[in-house]
Amino acid sequence: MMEQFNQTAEAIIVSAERLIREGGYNGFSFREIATEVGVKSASVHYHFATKSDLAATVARRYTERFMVAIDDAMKCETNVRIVWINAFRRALVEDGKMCLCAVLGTTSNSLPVSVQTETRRFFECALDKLNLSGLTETQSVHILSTLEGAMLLSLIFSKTSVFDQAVKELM
Amino acid sequence: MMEQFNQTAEAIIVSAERLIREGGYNGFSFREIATEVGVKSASVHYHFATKSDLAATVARRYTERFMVAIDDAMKCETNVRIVWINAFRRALVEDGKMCLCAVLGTTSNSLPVSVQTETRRFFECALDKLNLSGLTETQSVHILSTLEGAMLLSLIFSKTSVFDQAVKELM
DNA sequence: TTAAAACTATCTACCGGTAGATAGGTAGGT
DNA sequence: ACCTACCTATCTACCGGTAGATAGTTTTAA
Repeated sequence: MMEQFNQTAEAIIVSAERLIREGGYNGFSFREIATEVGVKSASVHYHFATKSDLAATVARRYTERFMVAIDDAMKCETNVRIVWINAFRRALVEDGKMCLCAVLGTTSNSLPVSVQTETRRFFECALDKLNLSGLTETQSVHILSTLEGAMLLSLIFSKTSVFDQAVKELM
Repeated sequence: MMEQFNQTAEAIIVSAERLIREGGYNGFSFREIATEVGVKSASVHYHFATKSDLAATVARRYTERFMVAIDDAMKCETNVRIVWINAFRRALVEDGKMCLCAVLGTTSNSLPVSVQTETRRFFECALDKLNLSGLTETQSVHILSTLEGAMLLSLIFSKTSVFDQAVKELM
C-alpha cells in the first residue's frame, strides 16, 4: 500500500510534482514549495530532509499512482494498447504537463542516485506490466518509447492532436 | 550558412551544449562554462549577453548540425527510416547523451521564449524533412516520437540495445 | 607615415538575490 | 515530560549580471 504522509507533507509532494514536471530537478526549490504550501522553507526540510529525498518520494508516488491507474483501466478495457494510450493521454491533457519520469529521465545522469533509481523504476514497472499483458518485449519497448515521445512533441507544439497522430500507428 | 563565431565563443557553445544535455536549462551556469573554457564568467557574458541568448544559440547550432547530417546521410542511403534511426543512434552512442532539444523540450513551458522557439524549430525542421521524404504526416510524427522516446529509455537503462529494440518496429 | 581613435577580448571586483541546509526555539497536543 | 509541527535566524555557496580597467589590435585620418 501507499506510504502515508500528513496533510502538509502531501501538499508538499503535490507542489513538488508540479514544479518538477514544469522545470525539472533543478527547476524547483524549497522556498518556492514553501510559499505555495503556506509554510517556511525550514518546515519543508522538516518533512523531507533533502532535495533528493523529496524528489525521490515524488517519483515513487507518481509511479505508484500511474500503475494503479493502469490496473484500474484494465478492468474495463481489455485492449492493452488502448489502456496505455489513454493513460498517457490523460496525463498530458488533464495536467498539461510532461510525464514526471520523462522530465527527470532526460537529465538522468546528473541526478542524485536515489532520484535516478526511482526514475528508472517507473520504466521498469511500465515494461513489466506491458510484458505481462501479452506483448513481446520489443512491442512493449516500442509502445512506451512512442508514448513518451508523443507526449514530448505534443507538449512542444501545444497540440493534443500531435499526440493522437503519433500514437495512431501503435494500433 | 552557419553563423560564425571566434574560437572562444565556439568553445563556449560546445561546453554549454554538453552541460545542457546533461542537466537541462537550469543545470548549467556561466561560471561552470567559464571554468571549462578557461576564462572568467564575465568573458562568457561578453560573447553571449544573457543565459537565454546562449541557450538559444546552442539550440540553433544543434538543429543546423543535425539537419546537415541528415542531408549528408541521404546521399548514400535512400531508405529514410534507416537514415533517421542512424542519426539518432549516433547522437546517443557517440555522445552518450540525450537529444538537446528533447532535454529542453520536456521543460518547454518554463523556458525563456527565445529558447522555447528554437527548441520547437528543431522539431518543425525534423517533421518538414520527414514529410518531404515521401512519408505521410502521421508516419513522420510517429517516427520522430519513437526515436526521441527510444533515446530516453535507452539512456535511463544505459543500454543501447533498448534503443535498437524500440526502433525495430519502425522498419 | 604616424598618431589618435576605436574596437576586441579579456580581466578583477562587485551587486542583489537565491540556493540547500542547519541550529535552536516555541506552541499545542498526548 | 515528550513529541509534532512549525517558526526565526542564519550559514556558506552559488546564481546571472554589471562596472570599469587594461592590453593588444585595427581603423581612421592629418
